[in-house]
Amino acid sequence: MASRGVRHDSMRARNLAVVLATIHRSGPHTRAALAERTGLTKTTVSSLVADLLEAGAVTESGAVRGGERGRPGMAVSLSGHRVAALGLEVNIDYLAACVVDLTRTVRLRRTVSAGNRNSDPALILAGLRDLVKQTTAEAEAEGLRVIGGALAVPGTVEDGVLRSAPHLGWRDVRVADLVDLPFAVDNEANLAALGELWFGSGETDFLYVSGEIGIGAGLVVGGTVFRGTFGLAGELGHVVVVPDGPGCRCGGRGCLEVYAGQDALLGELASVPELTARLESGDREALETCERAGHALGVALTSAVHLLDPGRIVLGGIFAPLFPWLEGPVAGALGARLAQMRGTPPAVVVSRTGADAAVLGAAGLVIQQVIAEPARMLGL
Amino acid sequence: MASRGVRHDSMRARNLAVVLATIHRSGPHTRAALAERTGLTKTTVSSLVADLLEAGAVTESGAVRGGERGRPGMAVSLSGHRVAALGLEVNIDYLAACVVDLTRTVRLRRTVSAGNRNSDPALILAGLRDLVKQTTAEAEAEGLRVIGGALAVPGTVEDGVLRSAPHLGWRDVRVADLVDLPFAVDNEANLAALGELWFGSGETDFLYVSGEIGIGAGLVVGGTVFRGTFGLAGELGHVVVVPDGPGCRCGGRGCLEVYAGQDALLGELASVPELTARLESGDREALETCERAGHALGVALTSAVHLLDPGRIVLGGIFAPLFPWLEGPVAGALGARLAQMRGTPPAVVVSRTGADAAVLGAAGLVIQQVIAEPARMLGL
DNA sequence: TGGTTTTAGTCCATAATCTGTACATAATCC
DNA sequence: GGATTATGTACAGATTATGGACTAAAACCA
Repeated sequence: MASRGVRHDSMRARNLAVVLATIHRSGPHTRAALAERTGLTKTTVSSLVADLLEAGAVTESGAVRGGERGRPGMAVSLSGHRVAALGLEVNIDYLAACVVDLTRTVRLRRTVSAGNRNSDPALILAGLRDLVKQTTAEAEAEGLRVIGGALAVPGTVEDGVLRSAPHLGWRDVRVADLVDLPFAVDNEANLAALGELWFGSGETDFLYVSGEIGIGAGLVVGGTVFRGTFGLAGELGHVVVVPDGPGCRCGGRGCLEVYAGQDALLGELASVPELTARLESGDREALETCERAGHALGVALTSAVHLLDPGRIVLGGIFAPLFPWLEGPVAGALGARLAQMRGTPPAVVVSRTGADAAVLGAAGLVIQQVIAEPARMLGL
Repeated sequence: MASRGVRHDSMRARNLAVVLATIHRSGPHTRAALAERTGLTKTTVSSLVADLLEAGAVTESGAVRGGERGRPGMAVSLSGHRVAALGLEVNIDYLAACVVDLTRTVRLRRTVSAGNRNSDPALILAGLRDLVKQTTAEAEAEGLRVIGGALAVPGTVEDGVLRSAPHLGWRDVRVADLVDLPFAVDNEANLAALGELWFGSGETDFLYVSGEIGIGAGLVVGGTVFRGTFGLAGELGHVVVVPDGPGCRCGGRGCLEVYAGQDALLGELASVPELTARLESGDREALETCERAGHALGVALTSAVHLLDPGRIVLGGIFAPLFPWLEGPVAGALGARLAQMRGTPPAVVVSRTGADAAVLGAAGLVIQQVIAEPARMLGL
């Protein structure tokens, strides 16, 4: 809400963000080019860049000639050597951490296997805190300053409190003050969507569908995650596919999860690789299960497209390895139901980020904050 | 996108908006109270208020004593006497216009019956232009300056172009330059949602469900309408209720509209009042139809709640008079399917704005712009 | 009644930040 | 080597907010 008045320092904060965002979006620029792009004067840009240089957000990366004549400019680009963000993830069977610098280069990556199903939150969080200490120490040894972190959890989050993570068996766990860094917590699907935004195909408008034990989705519109009123938006797994279908653990009937959740897909199989192996060998039952799941996913996504209006649909998590078998039924269902109202329905594509999407997205969230508010995040 | 740098005038523009929004949200304030609320100094507030007074956005509305002692302050409140907004609506069987002042008082209201089904856009737009001329002339005779307008249409809109309005039989009609005023066009459901926001219960988070021949929905989160990537979000009418149900005019099967659209509800009856009369007299068939429609609506809304996470659900349009018969089945379906995941599902309430929601919301959109950007809209 | 206290609103010198012009710098062109 | 062109900095000027002093108008108190 428009509530507090702004002073001179807000103007400068905004302009720092504008300059940094321009470099971030469109690559290295000379000060002169930045002045042109932003509409600010060369004088102002010089002064802003000086601040960003000092804060370690950008570096001068060599001379460039714009036209054929004239003095060459000095390119200013994002610095990968000073500022970094910490991404974290708690999931059913592992803890993960990563450190990413401002250039979106993954500098460090750690995973610890752990049986977190129905575990004691305090214990797991202690393990996570150790992982953080270890990871930040390593990052600092490389000269990086970790200026913030974010944590992805497989459950619903409100104001830094994990409300409910059914598969972990956690309820109302306060995780925001895990470490003494600026710190955020968010749903695994939302952060995986950010992962796709920052480390994926470069699109800024899509619905990321995260197939795990549950099915979540994160909507990105114009590079921003849509969270709904209470941060609970995107629960694709419980969209109704068949109103009087089989009961779901959520208390409803015929939810998507019943048809396309990991348990439904695997049946008696132990793992996704086992399923893909069967699919590759042409196993009839496996193919039919996938066909059925794909069709249900297509029906649920039809509702999602009508309600959310996504730019495209990105299938991630366990749907990524199964994409070759899901693509047909999903696109088929969407095409049949959307063609007349939308011309071409949204494209259905596979995620490039793989299983890392959520941790990477957590780090991406922090980087996004730095780009959006460099003055606050870097203490300028 | 953060793209253009900001100068001193942006700072002032922002502070004008902050002051105006504070008065708008929380009623009349003295300059001193505004300074306290906004964090600006009394000096700055005085200067900003002087500009807003001159532009006709606010008036001094009498002395007020804050505490018990001290000089009484002069209350500054929104002015209803100078600036006004024009709301317009094209619908199947009428054209409507209204003029609303900054205090949200409806100053003028005109409706013209017309058979617009499968009509010639140029003809209808000419009629609308006449209505605009007449209405603005009347408003100006009352001393009001109409500073902008917006038009609600029963169809999809992209960048000021009406892409498709199936019930009017219109496709790709350019309406943004209907008159020489700052002018916006938007979907009927989105603007009806704004109508509920500005002239309804005062809630800032809800999903407005607009029952008409088609069924649309407008999601408001934190006082802002969510439009999706292409402005097509909220198409509740084609959310899938039964995947292999009866065919819908959209090409899909088992869409909500098939079960709860106006045609499905009325059957062979001629009008909604006729239906309510039958319902009141306990007509078995009518009651069953309503029960069925309510249940389908509840199923579709379950999916909508999971995906959009609305604060509450407001039933409007033809669902408003039918609310007594719909409430039970809708709330029942939502309760059964959402209780376990959400504790209490969103409340289902009836709209107070009635059939006027969309025109009023169109005017509300303009007022929203004035509050958000007084400098631009009022030429400060 | 008149002085004191308290709160509202204005005046004016000061500070922060951006703009615009002038200028130093560094390259190519001829 | 001088002309031309483009980059980046320096400095005066413009805009807008701040902060303390000041005026205004009320209640409180003796």
